[in-house]
Amino acid sequence: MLARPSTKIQQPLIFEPIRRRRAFEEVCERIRHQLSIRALRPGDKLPAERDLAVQLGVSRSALREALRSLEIAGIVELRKGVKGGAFVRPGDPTSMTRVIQDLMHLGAISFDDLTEARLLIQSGVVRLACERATKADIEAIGRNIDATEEMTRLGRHDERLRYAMEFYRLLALSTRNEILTILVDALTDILLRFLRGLAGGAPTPGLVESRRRFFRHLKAGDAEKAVQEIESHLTKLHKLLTRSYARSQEETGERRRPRRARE
Amino acid sequence: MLARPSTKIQQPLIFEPIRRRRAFEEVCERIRHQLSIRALRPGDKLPAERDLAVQLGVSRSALREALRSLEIAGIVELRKGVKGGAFVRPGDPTSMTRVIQDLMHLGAISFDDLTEARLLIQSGVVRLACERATKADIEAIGRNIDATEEMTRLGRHDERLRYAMEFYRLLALSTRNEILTILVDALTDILLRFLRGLAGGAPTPGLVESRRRFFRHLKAGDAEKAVQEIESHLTKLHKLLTRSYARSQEETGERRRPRRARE
DNA sequence: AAAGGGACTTTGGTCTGACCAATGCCAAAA
DNA sequence: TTTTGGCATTGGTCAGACCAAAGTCCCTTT
Repeated sequence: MLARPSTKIQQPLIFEPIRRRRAFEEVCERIRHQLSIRALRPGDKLPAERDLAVQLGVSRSALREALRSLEIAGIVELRKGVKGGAFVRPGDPTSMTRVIQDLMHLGAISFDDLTEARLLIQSGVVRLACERATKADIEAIGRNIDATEEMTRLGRHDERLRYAMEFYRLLALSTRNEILTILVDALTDILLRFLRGLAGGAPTPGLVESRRRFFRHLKAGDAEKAVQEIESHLTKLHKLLTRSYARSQEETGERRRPRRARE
Repeated sequence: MLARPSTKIQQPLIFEPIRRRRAFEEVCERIRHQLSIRALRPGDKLPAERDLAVQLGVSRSALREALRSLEIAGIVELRKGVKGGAFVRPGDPTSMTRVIQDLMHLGAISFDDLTEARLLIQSGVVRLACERATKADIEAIGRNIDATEEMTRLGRHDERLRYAMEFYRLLALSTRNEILTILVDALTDILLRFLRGLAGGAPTPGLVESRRRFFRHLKAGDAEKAVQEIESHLTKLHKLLTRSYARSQEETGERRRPRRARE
């Protein structure tokens, strides 16, 4: 219309770009805020969907998308029926596992990265565990090693694997650090899936012997030797896994990506 | 009392309990499966909601709840308009941050746990960084320290804080390990929020001096001394934060929970 | 011819209203 | 007293409609 080309001139940024937040995002944030100020706590029950939708002034479907998001995030749990509803959960460690697993599927993190991070964290966990493990912790670990040996002897591979993984969890629990436990669990869980996916789950040779050596160091409180034993075992295991993983990826036409330097 | 407790007798489990999976769960799993077998890759576009709903034989709302879940998980990104749709993302590190943050809000992990885990991981990162940092990495870290000093001098606290946090990210990047980078980012991000929430963001005394010492060790490739310097600094910082955090929690009526032993 | 603007199409976002399915409660029936 | 079936509650799903953003295309204006 007008001859002035004013519309093309870059105006100084006086006005913030209005980003219309979606309704469900608003709802999620509202509920998360209630959590952060402790107005909502684990075990609490949110109003019924139909009521809450009215309270918040959104449709039930928008509210449902918000609740679904919170459910996936591990924040609430939805139960059907009378006495049902949306309950705040006490914290869901599996969401950590899911995040890491998704990142792997998307190719954002490599298998090497995963095993390296696991080695790093597990080493730190062992150091802490050597400091903090109680008598009960140590006994539990001892029993776990016995069970691993027994299952190895019996050739019950799946149960053997479960005990071998439980071992790392017991170590993590000894640190009395929840987030380390969750991280170790997540990383271990992902590796467990790979191990299960491999042919027969070839038992790592020398596992029980390594565990016994480790156990002696742990009981003696010798963190450095214990760490060394674990690192040596994990390095061996991860090398084994990397080879199998590379093979399985070749089948799906994926090439291994070398660690690339920053440009 | 019990004349014929026939119905109370535990019947042998002939029939598996039928657990009807919800429609959106089925959809999520279907899409995640496509990802895991690399049939879907980052950048790919899913069919339009209305089409996909028909293809999968579910209603649009059920499909939307699935897409919403995947969006929250950082797997897909939804864009409006023609040329819009659901696009597979290359991997979203922020979901890690969200998970940890949520776990903290739910009280599943304590502030102590977080700082301890951060210390542990950061130490490992420094070790790796000392091995792997390229000249460019080291230069970037040097520039970062200079900038931190400059901002401290100018009293621009918020920017100073940002540089101080970027420091850890640069270290993590030097490891060439994506998941470590993501973890460090997440933990640092959460701490950053706390720092911002604290009064004025009192600058940690001696920060730049510590950084300079660290930088010398890094350049010299002396991992042990570098780790020691970082650990010493982080320990000091975390003690400061813990005190402030305890104060802020008292205001909301939360009591600190001591590390409890296993019963 | 070039530029600008408006109509149209596609696609996600939201709303409404309905019905299904699981769950727990309670009263009626055995 | 115990069992059973109805009923209310609440999440899960469905169908259909309209809104809002984002490109595309074409016509009008310059």
